[in-house]
Formats: sequence, structure tokens, C-alpha cells
Amino acid sequence: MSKGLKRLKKILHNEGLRFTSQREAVWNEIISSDDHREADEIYMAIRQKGISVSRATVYRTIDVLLKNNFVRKLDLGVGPSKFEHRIDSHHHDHIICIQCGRIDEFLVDQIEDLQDKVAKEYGFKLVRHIHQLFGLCENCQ
Amino acid sequence: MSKGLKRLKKILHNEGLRFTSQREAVWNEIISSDDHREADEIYMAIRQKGISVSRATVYRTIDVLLKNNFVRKLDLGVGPSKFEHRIDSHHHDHIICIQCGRIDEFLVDQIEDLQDKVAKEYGFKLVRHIHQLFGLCENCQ
DNA sequence: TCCTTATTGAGATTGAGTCTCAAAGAAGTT
DNA sequence: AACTTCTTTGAGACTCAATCTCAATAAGGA
Ligand SMILES: [Zn+2]
Ligand SMILES: [Zn+2]
Ligand SMILES: [Zn+2]
Ligand SMILES: [Zn+2]
Repeated sequence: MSKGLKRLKKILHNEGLRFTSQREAVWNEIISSDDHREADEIYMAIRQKGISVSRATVYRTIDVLLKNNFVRKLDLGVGPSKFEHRIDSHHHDHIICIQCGRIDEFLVDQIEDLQDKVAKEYGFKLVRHIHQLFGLCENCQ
Repeated sequence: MSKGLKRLKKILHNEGLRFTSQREAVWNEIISSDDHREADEIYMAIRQKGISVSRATVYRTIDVLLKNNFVRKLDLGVGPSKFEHRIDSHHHDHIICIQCGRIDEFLVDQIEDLQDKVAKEYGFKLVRHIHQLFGLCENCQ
């Protein structure tokens, strides 16, 4: 059993939640890919494998994973939200092609630092941030 | 008549669109405040003034204003989108309190430059970006 | 095995935003 | 002004992601 799965089980247990086959299926599906996928894609992928699960349960399980930082939610402002696992993955932001939907990831320490500086200036205690660059990728220009 | 309104009329005319009392009302309401308001707030504010307009028309007019850069859309990832006018306003990004909803505006040239650099690195032609910092403001900490 | 209580699934519901289409009205023409 | 054309409007239906309901199921401890 993976380290992440062990940690999930522990968290569920500590919160009085149960480790069900559906939650396991959602977990497996989400960590199996580094893509940015919407809930319905994850739902369909699980069913494709012959495992029975409902949309509601997929959404609910993603919520549990979100709350415990196993998963990150990506709201692109159009269409359903996308999700990506955060196992062994450092923080990053996204650059998105508005034509074909391609999503790349970037990280600029200098930008991260400047964000902290802005928050400090405004007296905010920073919790999270969204930084998305939209444009046309090489292929779509 | 304001310079902005004159420009709007010209654009409408050039596109074969018509300058109606409803569009004028939405225009007036939007430029009358520097707040970040949702469509429904704008709709209610207009009706409050005794002017009759429908929600559909408010949304449609905002779309026209959006397409012509009179207005900017703010998607905070939760709840309805917010809108702000762009008359005499330079580009800025937002820092939002997740407790009370307060929205402040910031602009860091260095960040803007770094974004261009990222886009260039990835071969993207940048069109727009979203940069939102979420946290707790002074009052809410 | 039994018991308690969380979880599940089917389908209803929500809510922001869009669409439909007949009636109204803007703007150009005579 | 009257006429004509074509856009716009409004009421309500509709969309669609996401959430909720609640009876049936099942996890997990004793
Ligand atoms: Zn592309
Ligand atoms: Zn990512
Ligand atoms: Zn606050
Ligand atoms: Zn603003």
C-alpha cells in the first residue's frame, strides 16, 4: 500500500470517516494520472474499469481529498472545474491555451515572493492564490 | 455626454447594434461605482431607480461591454462572477479576503514582466491573466 | 455476529447564466 | 410623419455543474 493511501486511511480514521471501496477507487483514479481532469472524466474513467460508483460519490470524495490537500482544484472560469493530485508535486501555477485547452505548469520563485510582499503590504494573511496565464500555445497561434 | 458613452455609441453603431434605454441604464449603473459587483446587484440597483430592465438584458449588455473592454469580469471561483468598469482604470489584480469578501487591487510591474517572460518561455502568445491572492484581511485575522 | 453510524446512489434540486420567440422599438428612408 | 427593416427586449423555459435528500447499504468496532 502506498504511503499516500496509508496517510489517507489514517486521516479518515481520525475523522471518524470510513475507508470504502468507492473512496479507494476515486483515490486510485486520481493518483493514476498527472492530468488536470474534471470530475466527470474521473467518474467515467472509474466506470470504464467496471467499478460502480456514482457522480455524487466522486464529488464527495474529491471534497474529502481537497480538504486534506491530496488534491488541488483548478477553476478556469469556463466549464467545470478540473482537479489534479498533489502527491509528490511541488506548488505550481498554470498557463492555459484558450484555443486547444492545453495546460502547462510553471513556477517562478520571484513571483511567489512578490505575492507575499503584496499580502504583507495590504495587511493580509495569505492563504492561497490563483495565478493563471491565458493565451495561445505554439500550435494554435 | 461622457467621452466613454460617446465611444460606446460609436461602437454600437459600427457593429450595427442599437443604443437602447436599457443599455444606457446598464452603462450608467456600471460606471457609477468602482465596486466589484455581481450581475444581479447591478440589475437590482437599476430597478431600485425605477428603471425597468430584465436580468437577461443586464447579462447581454454586460457581454457587449465586456467584448469592448469597457468592463472586466472577475471570477472568484465561488459564487457569481463580479464586474468592474474599466473607465480611466489601469490594469490591476486582486487580493481578496476569504472571510468578509473585501477586495483590494494591486499592481506590481515586476510580476507583470515575469508573466511575459513565462509566456515566452513556454511559447505562448499571452492574451490575459488571472492573478488573485486569497487570505484574511487585517480585520478578519 | 451484532450494532451503530457513516456512506452510497438515484434522482430531485439549486443557481448562475443562456436561450427562445413573439412583441416592442431603434434608426434609416421616403 | 409614416413606413420598413431588423435589432432588442422580457418572461419564462432551459442548461449544466454541483449539491442535496433519504432510504438502503455497508464499514468497523465490540
Ligand atoms: Zn493550443
Ligand atoms: Zn497543475
Ligand atoms: Zn476581511
Ligand atoms: Zn478591480
